[in-house]
Amino acid sequence: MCGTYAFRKAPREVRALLREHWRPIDIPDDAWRPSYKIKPTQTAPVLVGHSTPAIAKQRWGLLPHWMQERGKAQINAKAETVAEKPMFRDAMRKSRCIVLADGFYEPTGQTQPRPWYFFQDEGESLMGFAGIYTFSELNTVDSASFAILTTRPSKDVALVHDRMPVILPMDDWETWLNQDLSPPALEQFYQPEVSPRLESWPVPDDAKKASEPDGPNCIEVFNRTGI
DNA sequence: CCAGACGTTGTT
DNA sequence: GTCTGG
DNA sequence: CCAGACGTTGTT
DNA sequence: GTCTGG
Repeated sequence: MCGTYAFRKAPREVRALLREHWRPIDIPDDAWRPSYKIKPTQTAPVLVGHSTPAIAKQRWGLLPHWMQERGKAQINAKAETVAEKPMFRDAMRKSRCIVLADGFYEPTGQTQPRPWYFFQDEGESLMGFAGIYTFSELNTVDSASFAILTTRPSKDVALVHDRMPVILPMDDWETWLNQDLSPPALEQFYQPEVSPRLESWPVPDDAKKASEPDGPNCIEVFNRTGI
């Protein structure tokens, strides 16, 4: 994935959705600000916790506690190898999270600049990416950082790009967060064939370039103008 | 042993 | 922290 | 594919 | 002759 996703739902709305479709989570109204473009190094809300899930704010770009160079933080981890890689395996075993989103961007083609497409769930429901996280001394305030797992593209995405985030249907969130399960038990989630149907449309050029990520140019993306 | 890597995706 | 390559 | 190894020990 | 690493 191209390193940008969207989470434009407000805490109040998410609280209601979770209560209705998953389980009730305590979320303050000011837990986060909706954003049309969440990019690496930014802080974003994720679901963590086994018996009592909760919202945590974490930095996008995972850094193990033993790695000192912030520049080596990783925003993605390949699902095919995440359980073995030294950088990821501890987090994969014991620190999984669900990255809340409602869509993601993917670049396409070879010609520069590469156009983007936006993908979202057909049902417009809450999207959950499979994530892992670590704590690091380099992160003082929000001490945890996370990475999003990637996998082969589903049919919908394959036309545009060769990788996509691992998307977990809400029914699987509990399983993903269950620390008692080991990585082999989770491989079922990496199959793009079980990914939800996604709809997509081109991102207007000025929305892609918008420096103010929550300004009117980005909002166009969600109104599907500029197609 | 011990130094060096440890990762993925993109080039707005 | 742990593994690999030299 | 093809060059190069083909072996073990070691730290304080 | 056969295996491995690049």
